[in-house]
Amino acid sequence: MELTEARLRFIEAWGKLGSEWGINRTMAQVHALLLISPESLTTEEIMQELNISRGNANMTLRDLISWGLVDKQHRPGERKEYFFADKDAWNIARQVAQERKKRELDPIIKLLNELSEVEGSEKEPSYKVFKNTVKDINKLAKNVNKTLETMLNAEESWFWSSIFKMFK
Amino acid sequence: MELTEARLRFIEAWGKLGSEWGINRTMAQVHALLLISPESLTTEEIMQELNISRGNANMTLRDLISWGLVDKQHRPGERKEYFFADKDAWNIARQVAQERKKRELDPIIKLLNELSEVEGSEKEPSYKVFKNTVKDINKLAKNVNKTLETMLNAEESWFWSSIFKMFK
DNA sequence: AATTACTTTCAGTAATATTTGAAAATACAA
DNA sequence: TTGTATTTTCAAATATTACTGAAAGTAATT
Repeated sequence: MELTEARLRFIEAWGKLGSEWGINRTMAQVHALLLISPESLTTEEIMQELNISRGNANMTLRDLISWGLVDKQHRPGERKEYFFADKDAWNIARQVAQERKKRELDPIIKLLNELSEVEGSEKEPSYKVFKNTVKDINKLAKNVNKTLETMLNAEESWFWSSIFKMFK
Repeated sequence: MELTEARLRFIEAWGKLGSEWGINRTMAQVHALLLISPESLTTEEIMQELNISRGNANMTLRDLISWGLVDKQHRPGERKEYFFADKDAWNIARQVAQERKKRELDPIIKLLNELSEVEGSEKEPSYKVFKNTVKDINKLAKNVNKTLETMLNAEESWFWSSIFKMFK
């Protein structure tokens, strides 16, 4: 396959994957483009490459920065901003995990804790089922949480070698 | 908190969580409702409880069944179908992981393998960066894949106790 | 203080995803 | 085979989300 085609396919696939996981397609595509660009790019270049508007490019880049996936650069003597992405897959995974944990897992655990305190009688089946289900999900969520926390602090090599040892 | 309120909050939160992860809100809500219902429910009851149309309820239930999260029951002498969900959080997690792996991870790994074969010269920076990025993501994807496969076969207790040992 | 080079915002529009509801299909019972 | 209960389908309606483009904002330069 040619590089040009491969790049397009990569961008498309990354965009699709993003949208399947609740990340908007364009945002994932901009990220993909930066991931495979040797040099940092201007808003202008991103707009052209992906056929998106200035407003969209701007907002998307801002989002990517808030996710910690993209940074901007100033070049001396130039006024415009250049954007680039960390290309290390492990860092990307960690960053995404960290943000999603903060935005989604933490709030859900908080709620589950509250819901565990629900009042009612052990005689009511709907009470018993509710309590059990919530307790069980809560336990799982806390396990996931702990695992993520470890992963966030871990070095890639250490993390995967432990995984391998355990699953060999 | 009262049971009635707690149930509503749980359904709402589960729906929101689903939609943040690319699962449609109604589908997650129907699942939530079944998770906290001691008895299996009819389409009719689900429609009422969640204020959704017959068509929507029907399609959503079908989807949940295809995800392996819900099953139907026949009751002797009755014509209509009753739906219920497996309430074991570990099974749910496994089931979701399994489906997403099949639908999303497997295809992406296939593509990454193809993209690794891209032709070009080591002198071109854009070729080098592309190859490296793809290779790196591919490695990560394969690690995730292997971990998931193990998890899919694992018993909950075994899985988490290994995790604990390793992360203690 | 005016010009230039950019970035940001956001109301309006477009695109996508979800839901409805009624008709068609199915399946059981008499 | 006809009637009745139930499920399924899907075109159209609605809701949600994403995108555009032009105007307003910012900040460096002359």
